[in-house]
Amino acid sequence: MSSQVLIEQASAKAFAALLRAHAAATRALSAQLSAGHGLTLSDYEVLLRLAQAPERRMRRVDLAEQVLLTASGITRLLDGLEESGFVERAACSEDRRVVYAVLTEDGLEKLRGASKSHLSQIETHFRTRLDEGELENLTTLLGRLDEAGEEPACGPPE
Amino acid sequence: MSSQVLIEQASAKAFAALLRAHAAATRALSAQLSAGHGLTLSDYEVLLRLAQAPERRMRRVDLAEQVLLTASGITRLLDGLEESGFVERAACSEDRRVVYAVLTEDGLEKLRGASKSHLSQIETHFRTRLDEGELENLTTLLGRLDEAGEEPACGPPE
DNA sequence: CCGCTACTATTGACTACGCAAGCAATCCTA
DNA sequence: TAGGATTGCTTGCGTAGTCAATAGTAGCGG
Repeated sequence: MSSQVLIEQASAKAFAALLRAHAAATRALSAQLSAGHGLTLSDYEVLLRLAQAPERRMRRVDLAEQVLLTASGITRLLDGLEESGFVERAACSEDRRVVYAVLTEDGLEKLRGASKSHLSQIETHFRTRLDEGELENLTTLLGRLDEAGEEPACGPPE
Repeated sequence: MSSQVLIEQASAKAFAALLRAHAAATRALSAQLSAGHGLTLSDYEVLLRLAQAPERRMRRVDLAEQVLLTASGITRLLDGLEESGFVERAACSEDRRVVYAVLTEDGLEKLRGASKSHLSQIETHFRTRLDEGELENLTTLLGRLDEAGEEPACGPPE
């Protein structure tokens, strides 16, 4: 064969599979989440992280990192959640640059309601396609894929 | 434990891992692709599909399905690629509704150039994190996740 | 043949981001 | 303790993509 663009590297296949699986999962789940509760997947993630954080509050930067958004993304997302009354802003006494995002009681309520159906949707989506062992296996393999993988910190210059 | 929102279902973990792995991979790869060749991941996918299609042409609907976009998404994406001269439109003689997207010689050239570095980036991203067996394993597991999984088409009513 | 439904493609309005620039507060170095 | 660098956050602008509405075409069933 003429070695054209008919690439069939195992890694390219894996990447393609990753794209498709991601699209399938997020479409199904975000459609349900938005139809049923008017929340984005990212909205949900943010509420969840806040709920799990001590005092239900977090710095915006940290939140951004955890939910895979940029700083500006978080600002805008929180704008929406603030408008809906699910989170509030709170100043930090030790560092006046930081503005905490704090989950309100309403926000927690919202999260509880949404998580009920969301979790079961997730369960359905994955469980009907994979069994317990496969699930764990998948999770660890995927976990490897977002390790830094690059430079050994500030390694010695040889 | 008070069974609050501290969900730790295996499926939810898998989903989280999927989101992160996807974000990590697409960020790295699309950054490189766009910096190096001014192409989106979707652009690349489209060029690739066209290159592999018979006569290097496809109906827009089919293209949309393959690259996981909606019909309108494809229209706009192709607008861009047409402007750059990488694809052309061609009418279909049997069905005047359809407009083929045809890969031009320039487009093929572009794809060749881009795929060189893109593929090696993919290789790097995945290979440094997983070995051959894991890669295949991952691919099949992910593959299961985008199977329809729902209604058996229009199956016989029992 | 006529009208009905189904399909392909495009368009307008909108959303969810990202990037780069900016501002204020803090930290660091000397 | 002044100067510059860094950090946290926001804002303006651009882009990729969606959904809903529209129009042209195709292929029915009567």
